[in-house]
Amino acid sequence: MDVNSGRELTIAARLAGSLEEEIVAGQLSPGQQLDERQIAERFGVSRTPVREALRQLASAGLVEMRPRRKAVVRRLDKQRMVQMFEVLASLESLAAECAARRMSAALLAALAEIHDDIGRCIAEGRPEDYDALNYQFHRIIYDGAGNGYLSEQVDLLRQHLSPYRRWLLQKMNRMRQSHEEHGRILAALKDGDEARAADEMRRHVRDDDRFLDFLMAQDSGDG
Amino acid sequence: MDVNSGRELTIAARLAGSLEEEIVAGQLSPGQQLDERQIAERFGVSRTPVREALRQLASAGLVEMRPRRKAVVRRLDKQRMVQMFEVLASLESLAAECAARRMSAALLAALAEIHDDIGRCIAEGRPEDYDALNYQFHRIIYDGAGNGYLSEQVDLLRQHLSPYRRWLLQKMNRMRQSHEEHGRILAALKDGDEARAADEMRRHVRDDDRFLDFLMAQDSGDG
DNA sequence: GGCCCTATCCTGGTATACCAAATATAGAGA
DNA sequence: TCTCTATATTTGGTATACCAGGATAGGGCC
Repeated sequence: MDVNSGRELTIAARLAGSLEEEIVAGQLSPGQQLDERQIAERFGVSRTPVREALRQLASAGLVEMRPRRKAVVRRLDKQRMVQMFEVLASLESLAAECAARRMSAALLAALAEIHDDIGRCIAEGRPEDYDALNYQFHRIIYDGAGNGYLSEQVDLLRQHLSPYRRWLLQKMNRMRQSHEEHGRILAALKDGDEARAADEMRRHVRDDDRFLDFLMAQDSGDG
Repeated sequence: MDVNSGRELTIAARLAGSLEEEIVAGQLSPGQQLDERQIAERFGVSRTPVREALRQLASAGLVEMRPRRKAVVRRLDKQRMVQMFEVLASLESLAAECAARRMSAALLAALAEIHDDIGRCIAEGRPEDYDALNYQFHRIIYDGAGNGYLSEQVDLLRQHLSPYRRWLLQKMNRMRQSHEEHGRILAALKDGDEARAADEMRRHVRDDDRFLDFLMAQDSGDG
């Protein structure tokens, strides 16, 4: 899940990760202008990887770049997060719908196995494994959807959301409920019921959405 | 719609456009490796803008870049196109659903006006205006959805699909049918019927999808 | 004769220098 | 004093040179 875990090779990628963290953490406030030379100096590198990193962040939607203008940090308000979750829900729902139609028996079995693993993980109190398993569960559904493009996009979106998700899941330990929802999705997939699979998945992802709404109400006035 | 029309400023952006065209046109075959120096020489520029362009194309999903590896042209088979349309349909459907819930009366009126414009455009036989108007119709719905992220993503996706769309719409002149479908979407939005709006929109976009299926059957064996 | 190891080349990643556009600033004119 | 303009400075875009990692080919070993 961690994009920049250890096996980093290029400075640009590492920079992108660092800057993303800073933006998400709010150390770089929205609207702030990012000077390439300044960043380069701060990290002790040249401007070249900084540019690549900024380009990457721009494609991730974290900064905005216009020709001949400084890159500016985008408004990372929680509303935008909710919007991203809304899109994620739609895409995951599509994946579930497609998977219900096209998923192979082997993949379905693998999915059931992951589902059981998650159950064990919860029962044995190993919440640190949850994230990875949860990702695998969804990942298998993307694969089963037989739509490579969708898989990529949803992967990308999840990647962009991952910092928030971790924060979110840490805060409200909803693993049990999530597991139940997984169970319902799995059942729908087994039945090959496209509509129900899509609906359950949408609901499942949107639950996180509702948490965000809750959090927004909690400490609003960020964005 | 034309991303690179006239007001080009940076070489990198122009390069990205040219390379995208070549890839779409098949002059750069899928799987082909793109040597940065060679491309730079071919276009008479340095490697720097080539790198930026390649990065751009990578984020557009047209090429694949791995560290220390040459960028390779992605398999741009028609199946992938279908997959992109599938995702587009899902996103547009979400937009319509949100729009039915949140769209302002003013935007709805604007939408109706565009719809009429398209009707006139068809009646008076000005198919060259169709693309722009059609885009506006959908664009207003994105705006009405009140989800900036969704709007950006769907915009991006449409941009990536635009070459195919033009080719597609030129080939099979389905403007009339499309206009009727627009009418149904508009009606659903006016009624504030989320589910129907989403469904009509999904169907509408997926119609293009079906054309692609047809085309694929016609001259398969590309990807 | 085939497989593995190594050396060389090739290519992408990075650093630095230069150029041009955009903005800030200061001065002159109204 | 305000505004318009011209200039200076800032800063992103581009070019070039250098470095390091991966690929391939050749030779040595089994």
